[in-house]
Amino acid sequence: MLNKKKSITIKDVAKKAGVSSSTVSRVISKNQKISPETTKKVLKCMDELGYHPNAIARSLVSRKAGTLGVIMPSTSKDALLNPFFPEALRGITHWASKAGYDILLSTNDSKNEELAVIKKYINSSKVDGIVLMSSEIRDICVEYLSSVDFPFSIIGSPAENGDRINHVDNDNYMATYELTRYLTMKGRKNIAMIAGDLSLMVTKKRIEGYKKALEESNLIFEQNQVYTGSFDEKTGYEYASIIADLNPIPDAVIVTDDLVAFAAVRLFKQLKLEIPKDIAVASFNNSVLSRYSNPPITSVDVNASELGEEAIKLLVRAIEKGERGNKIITPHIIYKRKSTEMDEQ
Amino acid sequence: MLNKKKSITIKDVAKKAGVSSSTVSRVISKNQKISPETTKKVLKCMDELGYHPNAIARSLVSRKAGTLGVIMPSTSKDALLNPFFPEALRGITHWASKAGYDILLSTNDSKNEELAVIKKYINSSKVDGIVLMSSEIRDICVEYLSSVDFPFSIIGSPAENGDRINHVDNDNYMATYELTRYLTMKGRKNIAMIAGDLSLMVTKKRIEGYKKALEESNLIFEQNQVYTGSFDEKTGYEYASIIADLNPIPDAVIVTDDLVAFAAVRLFKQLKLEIPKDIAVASFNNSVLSRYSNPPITSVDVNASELGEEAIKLLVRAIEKGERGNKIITPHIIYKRKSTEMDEQ
DNA sequence: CTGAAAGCGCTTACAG
DNA sequence: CTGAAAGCGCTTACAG
Repeated sequence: MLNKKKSITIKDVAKKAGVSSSTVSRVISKNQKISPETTKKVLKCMDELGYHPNAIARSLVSRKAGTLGVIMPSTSKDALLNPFFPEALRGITHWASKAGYDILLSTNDSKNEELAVIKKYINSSKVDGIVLMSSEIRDICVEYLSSVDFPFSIIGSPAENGDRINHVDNDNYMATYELTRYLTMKGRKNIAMIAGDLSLMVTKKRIEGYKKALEESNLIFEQNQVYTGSFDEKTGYEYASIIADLNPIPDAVIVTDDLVAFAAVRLFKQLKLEIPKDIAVASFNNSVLSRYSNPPITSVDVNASELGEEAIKLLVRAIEKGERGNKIITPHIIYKRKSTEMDEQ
Repeated sequence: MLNKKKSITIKDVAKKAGVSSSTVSRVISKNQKISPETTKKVLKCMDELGYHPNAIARSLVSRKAGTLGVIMPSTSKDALLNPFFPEALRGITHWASKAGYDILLSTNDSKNEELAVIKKYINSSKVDGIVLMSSEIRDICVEYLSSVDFPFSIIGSPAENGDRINHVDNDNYMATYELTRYLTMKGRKNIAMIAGDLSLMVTKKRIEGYKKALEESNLIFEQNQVYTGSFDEKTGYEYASIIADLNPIPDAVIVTDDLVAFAAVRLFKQLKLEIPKDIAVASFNNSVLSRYSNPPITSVDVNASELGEEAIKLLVRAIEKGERGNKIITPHIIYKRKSTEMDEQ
């Protein structure tokens, strides 16, 4: 169709500076000795011509795309409610840019779509590595990437056999252990949990931490006090309703997502339950919802942007040094708020 | 460092199929007549060899990157609170993928950083076009892109002289007009507004619509009833406090952001103001906050994902057909909720 | 420190 | 319908 205007190339610069294009190339990549005078002259010509290296041509010969693929999860509708994904994305783009990479972003509606995108990215040589923003315990994308040994890192944890997988995660076991212990210390004895999708490692770990804490407090872990299954706004709300119908009603509930916790708080209040007096509520993600709830909700900040940054650091090492199996645990913070704290209010 | 394994190229396919690489190339691009037998044979060989075209090499010769740059605004910290950006991003990636483009995403901390990224993207030939997710009335990025006539589109509206600028936006004037009229119909006579950052076109348009509606209702537009200036969580909250301190207290307030509206509602309730009896509250974005507030807040849904989709459609036409100055207005929906509706509750 | 040459993996007139 | 050749804009041994 419309032809792009002819661009100024390394050749134009070379001609103007009276040197070879090899020399210009070496000035650009600055990884070889070029005399100061030549360098200066070439730089001047580049500037005068308004020359900029063509990244595409560079990629072709260097076999480096200079680009990292980021795969937003099939569940990314959550992104609309949950600051996790945008925040992680900020960490990702921020550090990628520092490391000299651009970010190719894809959002997807299913795991199969994710896999298709990953294959496309790899096969077309458009990316040097891939970040998975979420992974299931048995994840076809992880399996594929492992099988072709393409550099990747995941935010979250792989299954037990994932020794060679670069990943960054919170200590979800410990975070939930601490949160549960904190509630038992506050005298709670009947703690329910809305734990989310069992196909996710995070769910498994959080349940384990919860269980361990109960045991240490000599409380009984009851499987039917733990509500699992993929949930959205609606089903999460339903779980909360079920809990409110229990007899006896639990005196605390740990929720894996702020939004559901927020909904639960509203529900409990409608039923004239007092929070935290009758039932304490604690959750994860520390989003604006937890802060603005009435009462404000105790919540675990998972530090999504740091997770994003670290995922990129790992990925860059995987690409540039071939490292595999690196694991980083980022710290979490429990923000204690009135939904779990009785006070002189 | 570690050398990528030699990839299978068009040559390998050609050799195996006993044809020239030109022929293989034509089979790939399928824009020229190749005999069915040859096509079939080539396709078979590609499949057997596991061949995939190298997008980088293609880009180099076709001078098309196959990639669109998306510039997240300097204010993208809002993204963490506001579903607008993630939702728009979904629309963007979704449609870009349909149109055969990938998305290069950048998040930025300032307008200057945005401009630097834009220049980098263009100069390095990494993108074929650019979407600006927000623009100020006098925007250095818009000015630059216009001056070099690089294909771009913006979500939002350009200044009055932006005839040649592709953009997609809601009718913010009309939306606010309708919202204000709706409040006056409900008998509100003293309507304040927290309008946001005056450097944004959206702010200007919304104030105009608000003003027009007041005038049509024979109410007086008072400049000091309109609170402007860039605001975050905190300053928004402060504006709300100021409004609560007014004498007489306005009987309605229109807020340009759900989060602030949400905070305002809490504040008013603390001051024992009844909503909507004493003061009605209406806002924009229709986020989860507006739905979950108590009472739920009337809010204008701007349909961010459609804005994103349309921005890409415009951009693709700008790239492929050289079109400029296209303008699309996407519909908004006012969700009327209890924060403005007295009822038999 | 610098240059000539080959090549990265494709596409596209040109010629038949 | 198909092929040989040139070229997209770079980098990188190789040789000096």
